[in-house]
Amino acid sequence: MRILVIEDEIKVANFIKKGLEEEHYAVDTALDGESGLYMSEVNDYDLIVLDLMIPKIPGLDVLRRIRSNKNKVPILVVTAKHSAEDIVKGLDSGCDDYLTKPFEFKVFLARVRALLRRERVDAEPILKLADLILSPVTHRVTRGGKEIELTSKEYGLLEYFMRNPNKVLTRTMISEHVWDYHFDSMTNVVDVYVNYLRKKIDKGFEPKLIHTIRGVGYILSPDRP
Amino acid sequence: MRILVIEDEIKVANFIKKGLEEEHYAVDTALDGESGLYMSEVNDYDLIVLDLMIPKIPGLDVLRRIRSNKNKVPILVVTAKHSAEDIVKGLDSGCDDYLTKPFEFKVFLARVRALLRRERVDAEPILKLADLILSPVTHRVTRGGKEIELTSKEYGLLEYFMRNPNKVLTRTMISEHVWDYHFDSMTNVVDVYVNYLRKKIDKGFEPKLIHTIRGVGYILSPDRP
DNA sequence: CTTCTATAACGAGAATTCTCATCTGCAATT
DNA sequence: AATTGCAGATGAGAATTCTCGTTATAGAAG
Repeated sequence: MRILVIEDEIKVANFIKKGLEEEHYAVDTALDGESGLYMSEVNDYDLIVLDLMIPKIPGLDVLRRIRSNKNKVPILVVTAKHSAEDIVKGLDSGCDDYLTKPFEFKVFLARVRALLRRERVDAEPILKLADLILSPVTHRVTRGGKEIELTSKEYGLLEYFMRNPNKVLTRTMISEHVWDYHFDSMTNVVDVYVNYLRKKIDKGFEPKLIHTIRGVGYILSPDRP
Repeated sequence: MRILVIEDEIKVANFIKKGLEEEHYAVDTALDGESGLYMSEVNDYDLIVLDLMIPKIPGLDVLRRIRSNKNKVPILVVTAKHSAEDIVKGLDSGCDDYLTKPFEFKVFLARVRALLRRERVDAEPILKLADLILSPVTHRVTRGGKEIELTSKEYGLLEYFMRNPNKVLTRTMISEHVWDYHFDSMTNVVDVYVNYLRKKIDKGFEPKLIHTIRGVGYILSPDRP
């Protein structure tokens, strides 16, 4: 597995390189955006680790230009910036995961492994419906610009809805996707979670997005009577 | 998708056939073990639904004989028998899932879909280590013949251990397999669950099976100082 | 052998997930 | 329009999962 690390702080770059090499990855480093971009073009990497704060070409531009080359290599963004704005821009520009510095090396390694293993998600990294926005990478959700906190099951349910908008989803379909297959449909957990979700994403907002189709299931749609 | 239903009660057989056909499966029915076995040999099914209480050749024998033909078709056993013994025998004989009658049709359908989708598990359906036995299909665990109740995370952790016996597993390996990849290893959940598991499968039993490898992780092994 | 330090075990309580019983309201029928 | 039966909504509480702070212990160093 070949990995490119684009990072200007030499200490950090070497630390990452050394750590990855101990795990038997072949690692190249680039100390600025220009050389990083160049290396990404001439070599075929399995993963690129990209710092956003780098000289010559800013990280986000490197990201965009790698993607505009139709290069689908997984990119793990590493950034000291905590602001949601930068992260969202990163996601919009096509990074696959991100980590804010400082990070524990084992957390970093876990993400690297995950990205190398993960089947490429060619879909756009942001899902939108009306003013509801969901980012599958960060599991972050906003409606009308307001951040909405969801638990992990609630998130899973919403993501499934967002991936199938304007389509009626039966309880069976939902339970098979959001829960696992041994799921026992005797209970009404799905209803309960739809209820939880409604309280968080529809209550206090217009239009309502989750609608009940009596006798069939539920639908996520902005234009419904 | 072609499905064979081996079931002697004509009413039940027709009910299942009709229901599956509504879902666009092609369904054949056999009313006894002999014809069922014969049909399984001459045709190539994607799934077999097998009642255990059938005339001519008992269900369990049909199951064993299908398997002894090296036929790996998924088999969903349907049985009125509630006794653990029959179910365990069924699993030992190579069925992939089972349902006890009476069942809700939608539950049945969910299982059918799951089996048709599932990648074939060629491994033996029972995992053993010393007197600890785990059945991945039913998620049932016993030690020294005594049934042990595990929650789903505890079960997941134990299954991972049982699939990798006598091998040191790091916390990272565990968290990536038992939890999902966005898992944040800042916390000690893994330790906590190992602790829960020890209380259930080691406390009051000898030898101890879960051992700590200081600085590395944990190992499941019957012979350790 | 004793002390020290890093690592693991554990307890307690918070948050999430799930179950179940009851309530509400739609829509079919009279 | 009123009745009724049933699907869905909801509240309450149980079970599970997770977090975090404290205590215990192994192994290294003195």
